Amino acid sequence: MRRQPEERVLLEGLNPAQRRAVLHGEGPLLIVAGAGTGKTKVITHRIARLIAVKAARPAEILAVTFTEKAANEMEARVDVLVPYTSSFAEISTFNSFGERVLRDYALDAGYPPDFRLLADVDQAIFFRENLFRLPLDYYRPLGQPTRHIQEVLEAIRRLKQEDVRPEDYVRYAEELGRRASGDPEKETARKHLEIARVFAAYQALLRAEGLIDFEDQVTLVVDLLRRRPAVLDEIRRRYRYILVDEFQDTNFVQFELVKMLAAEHRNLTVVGDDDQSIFRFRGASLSNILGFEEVFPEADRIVLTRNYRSTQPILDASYRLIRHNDPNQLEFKDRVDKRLRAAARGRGKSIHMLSFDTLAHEADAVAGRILEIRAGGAGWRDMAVLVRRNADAEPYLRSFNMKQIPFRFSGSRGLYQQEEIKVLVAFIRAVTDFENSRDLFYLALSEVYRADPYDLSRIAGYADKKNLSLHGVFKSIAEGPSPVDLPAATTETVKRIFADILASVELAGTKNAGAVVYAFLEKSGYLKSLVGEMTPESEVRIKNVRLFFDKIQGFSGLVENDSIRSFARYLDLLAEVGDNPATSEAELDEDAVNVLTVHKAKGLEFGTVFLVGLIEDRFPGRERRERVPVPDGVLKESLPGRENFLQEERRLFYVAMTRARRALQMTWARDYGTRRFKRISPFVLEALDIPKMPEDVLKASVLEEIRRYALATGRTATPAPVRPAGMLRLSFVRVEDYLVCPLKYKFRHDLRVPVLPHHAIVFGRVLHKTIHAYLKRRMTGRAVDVETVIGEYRKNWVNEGFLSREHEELRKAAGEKALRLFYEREEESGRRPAFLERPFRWQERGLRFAGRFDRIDFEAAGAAVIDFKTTDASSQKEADRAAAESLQLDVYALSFLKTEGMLPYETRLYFLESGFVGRAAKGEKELARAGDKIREAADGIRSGGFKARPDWHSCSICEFKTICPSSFAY
DNA sequence: ACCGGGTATAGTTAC
DNA sequence: TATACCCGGT
Repeated sequence: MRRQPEERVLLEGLNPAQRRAVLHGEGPLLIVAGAGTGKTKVITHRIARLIAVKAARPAEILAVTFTEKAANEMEARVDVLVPYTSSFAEISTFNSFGERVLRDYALDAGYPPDFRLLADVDQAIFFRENLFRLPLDYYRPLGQPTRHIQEVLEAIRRLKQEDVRPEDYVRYAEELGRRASGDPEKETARKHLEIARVFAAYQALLRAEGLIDFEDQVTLVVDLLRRRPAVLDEIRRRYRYILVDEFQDTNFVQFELVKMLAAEHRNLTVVGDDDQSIFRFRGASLSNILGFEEVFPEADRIVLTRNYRSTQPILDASYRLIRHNDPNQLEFKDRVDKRLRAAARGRGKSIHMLSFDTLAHEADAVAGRILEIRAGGAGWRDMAVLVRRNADAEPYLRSFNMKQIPFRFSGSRGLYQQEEIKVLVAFIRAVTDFENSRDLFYLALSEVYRADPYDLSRIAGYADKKNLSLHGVFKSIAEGPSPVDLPAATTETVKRIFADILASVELAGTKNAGAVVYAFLEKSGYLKSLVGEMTPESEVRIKNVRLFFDKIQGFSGLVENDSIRSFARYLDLLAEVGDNPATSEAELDEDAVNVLTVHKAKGLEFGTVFLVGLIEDRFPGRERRERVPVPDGVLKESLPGRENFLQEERRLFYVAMTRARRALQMTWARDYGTRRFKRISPFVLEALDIPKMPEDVLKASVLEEIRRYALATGRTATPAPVRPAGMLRLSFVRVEDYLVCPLKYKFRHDLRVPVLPHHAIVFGRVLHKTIHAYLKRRMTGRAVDVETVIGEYRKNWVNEGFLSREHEELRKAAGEKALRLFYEREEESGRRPAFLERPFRWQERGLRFAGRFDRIDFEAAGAAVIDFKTTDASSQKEADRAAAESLQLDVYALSFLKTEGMLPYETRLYFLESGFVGRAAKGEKELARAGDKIREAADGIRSGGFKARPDWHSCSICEFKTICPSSFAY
């Protein structure tokens, strides 16, 4: 018979433990497979053998993996082993398996059979679109309604992964509310109840629209099987053998599913390594593998320890490291010996630890070592640089560039920051919204049209003065005669831009978004110029454009109206929910050094691995607590506590080390350009068993330092400002903008790049206006009743920039409430303002400073300078702190002194919505601070230093982020 | 041991 | 802005 030889063939080349795993018959089996021990080989051979000995027909085998990639690889390898068959084992990911079941039994699950999947970013957009239909309150502040979307979704995701239903959570939160004593507890209970109800409402909305999200692909199946015993029975009988790969990465609800499927025949094989569990942030539940033998007490256990990848010293060091995770390891808990044994003997020293003085030196040294290893005959692709975070890679990439080392960096975001994409986005906005002058401005300045910056800012200035849109002025110029005196070349450029926009608008009448964007690429000549360059860089840029078109295509498939106007709105939503897909990667088969995060490196191996940036604060990284905490009380397992964060980081380090075959180079430096010196990662000390940080570091020679300076390539400086000589005019806003970022100052005050109205600013203006009108009348002694104030407020209302009708109504009502509160207090106080909107102005050494005090009161103790705020403060303490730290109040106090000849005895911030009044006295210290800041801004502006000062936070809230070449954010 | 002020830094990612 | 750390004070 053919059966026997086949089985023998399948066992060839397997070590005894592997062989036992493959030969295991019925019943549960836990295979603990350390790094590089031939895990995939065991699974595939086991599947093939089950088929070969006719223990099961192929279709009766279900193998589950995590990634599409892993599933494909496994399938291919099984196909090699079982070449002749007409039925196939089901090898798929948890999600695609769930999706399949759900499609087959959609009606039983209460969904239409053609339900649609909301993939990642579309889920957030769905939530955003329904923001005002969901019972949100605390998590939807009216000043920034979208602020908490991601965290709320994150909480919902986690709840689903932990098999918590909305009803359970609502019940829990209500109980919590009943038991709460004291305000903090009540507050907590209220927040939980809000999340619970939002969760329920979100789920109901999804169902009503026939939509599911990623988590639903599993949770809905679990629900279905619980509610329909007949369906459960049918599926149970369909799969007689179940195998789960990367078991340590499964989440709670996935294991629930597996348990249900295997409950009767118990032919369940799980393969994993608790020491390589590094995906807790996406729900992985380590207790699944640690507790497997409690759920399946009769399970056999096989431990694979023969390692076919690394040298023994590398394995020993990794082992030394990971033992620090006791007692949360199988090894400790169940006395499993997982010490890995190298199958091959390595030669030479395989672990190096290198300490440097500076980060730049470290990066250069890594590049240098790579060149040496290359010279020794190694291929580029056999080397890898592993980083903890994508952002850490930059210095190394720069060194590679300088030394001309080919590399492949697979970052995972940043498409929208690419120049070529920003141009397209600006074009789409300029075509779909003629009021959007900011993007038209950017488009004109971009490499597509290269309009003269000086002329352009004059045009923008003219538009600003005449209260016209930039588009309107472009139109006048194009149709002639130009209202602004311009050189012929600039006039031509403006004409060209205007003609391109007109053509696109016309095309948009009949064609969809993709067609319009493509026509622009062609007509403007931009595509041609990109293609014409024929450099590796331009190739990547073209690929990025291609990725953007994929985005357009995905959008077209999602909606009925795929016009460019509709796409422009979709783009806004994408930006709002923080979508930022990966940029294009170089070809996979390219011979280049790999630069990647440790997470991405899981499952891969390289001859030489550089583990870089090994400093405290980075590896281990910092723990970030959950923004919306899921309470232990609703969970069916207890989530690991604080110390587990460090353990997961240690496992990550373990994964990183065990990627290396022959050589592992661990590097760090003391000086990362921050104020304080860095310390070496404690993991390095644990792995190498060194008691304390090495004192000696390799120092770069002075000559090298100088050379590096010379070679340093910063961002291209913006062109020198065109500034008429004479008096420099400043205001508080100008000073503040300059100090936040000089380039922002330049955009707003120098180039006068126009911006769109923002609802928070619109709202603030209306409230200010109403209050001033009311106070003005009070000041003159006339009585005003509250309804008159409110009537005025409604009359003043401006509908601009709001997210939706509901948002506008809610904000309007909140403003009304604030006004009533303010009115009441004001009438009660009996005080009358001495001045309202009082302008001030002072000069000093070529500087003219001007502004306006919202309100000044004269009280017994002296003058109080008051500013009204429509942002909110949550407590008296916070309000006082804001007043004390307010640079604006410092500047006002200084200005008051200069113009009135005395110090105000107090400065105040009136937070209108909550009614808190922050108070602060300003003295020498504050005045000096104000003076310094004004001087700093003035000096900077005079010297023409408009170099961007990008930082994470200010970029994310900057109106120019979408057009700024230096922005960190999108 | 706990506090408050000053300071440094800003997450990993697949289905 | 939000957070957590360090450090010095009590």
